[in-house]
Amino acid sequence: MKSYHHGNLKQELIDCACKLCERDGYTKLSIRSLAKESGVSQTAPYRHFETKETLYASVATEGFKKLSKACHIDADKKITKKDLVKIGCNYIEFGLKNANTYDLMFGTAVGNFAEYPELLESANSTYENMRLSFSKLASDSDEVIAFKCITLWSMVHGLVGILRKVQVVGDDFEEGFGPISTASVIATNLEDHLDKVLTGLIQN
Amino acid sequence: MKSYHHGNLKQELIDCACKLCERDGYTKLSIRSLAKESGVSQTAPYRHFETKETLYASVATEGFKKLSKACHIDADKKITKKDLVKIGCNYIEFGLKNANTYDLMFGTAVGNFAEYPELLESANSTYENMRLSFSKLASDSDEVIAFKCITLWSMVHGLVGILRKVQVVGDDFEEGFGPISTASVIATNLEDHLDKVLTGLIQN
DNA sequence: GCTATCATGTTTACACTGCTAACATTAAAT
DNA sequence: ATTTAATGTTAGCAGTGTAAACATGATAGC
Repeated sequence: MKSYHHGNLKQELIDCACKLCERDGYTKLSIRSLAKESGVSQTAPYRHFETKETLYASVATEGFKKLSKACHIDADKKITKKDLVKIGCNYIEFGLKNANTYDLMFGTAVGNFAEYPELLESANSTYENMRLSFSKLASDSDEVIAFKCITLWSMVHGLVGILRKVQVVGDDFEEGFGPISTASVIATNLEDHLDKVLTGLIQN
Repeated sequence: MKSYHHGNLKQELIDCACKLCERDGYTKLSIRSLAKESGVSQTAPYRHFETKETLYASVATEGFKKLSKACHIDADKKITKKDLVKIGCNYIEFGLKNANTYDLMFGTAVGNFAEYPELLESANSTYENMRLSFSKLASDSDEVIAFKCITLWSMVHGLVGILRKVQVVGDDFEEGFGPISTASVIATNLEDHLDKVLTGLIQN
């Protein structure tokens, strides 16, 4: 028999939302379907999420936690350029393998991160991780470190976006534009590529 | 007196959609409100756009045409690294000044470009423009040119995305994450920055 | 000029959405 | 034990994308 109170609804909704969001994209996610999935009335989720955007923010928060983990480097050992390349590769892999969640994290679905403290915290933490790695690579000023950090982030963020839009040639798949083999860019050149860009950036 | 047939509905809908999309973001755009705006019945737009995605595709097509124009370099004169930096800066300026349209062009609102020939054509044309510029910079193989092209595109695309999310410090505005002054990155360093990255990329 | 055709418009309707207000139940605090 | 606050339900509003059936009028062939 089912009790009137669910007991763990908020977490279940978040988990379910993460799953559905990644499977179908956040636009296909509805509060009502989510409620139905959890065997609860249409409006029950509103006891835990003020608006749909609040739910989005929760999913995005989970996303940043996962991204942060994927890009984490053991803090003790010395950081090398190779480590940063690895971070970049891991970032891109995350973005491509969790494309729908990534959209939610970096799109406009959640307007202002500052309105969602947990989201802001998890996003900042991801940034702080990368910043720390750069700070352990060379003794630069805070501005230079931030600059390098934004540059690497932009590079990998851009690659995630473009690689998803670029047309695949010599494959069943055809979508987007630009007659280049995504496979060849990713598999063959990605690491070299990041290395090259980073070399130009940190010049040593 | 108003005639039964509008006469120029399709173009008017597209123009109106472009305007509203850029003003409020494509998620706020509804076919019904668009129809009302043009003084026509709710379902009239369906005579010109099979689905809402088809309308999105039209708006995105216009966007790519504008982006292509913004990144165009006179084909006759010799291309230098400086020209490519300029292209990159213009690209970023477009992305930041037309942020909502840019979302539509590079987000997931339009799933498969191949389903919309005009969109595919305009996107490919934008790519082809940039490719041509690179081909006039050095005599590289097609693969190398494509590789460089994707790299620059990724870089500027990434910057558009990240600069929009990064938190502005020392300003009224606060949104996103990362304690860095967007203003300083953009205004002070953007050109230098692109130059540095391009130097690492084309190594000459 | 007359008529058939077809592009383009309207009306109506359905299923779905986010969200609010009023009410019900039960866990937790006094 | 009683009050209170958290968490659930029901009913309903306004808005959405889209399909089906029908209306109008521009145009092409006779």
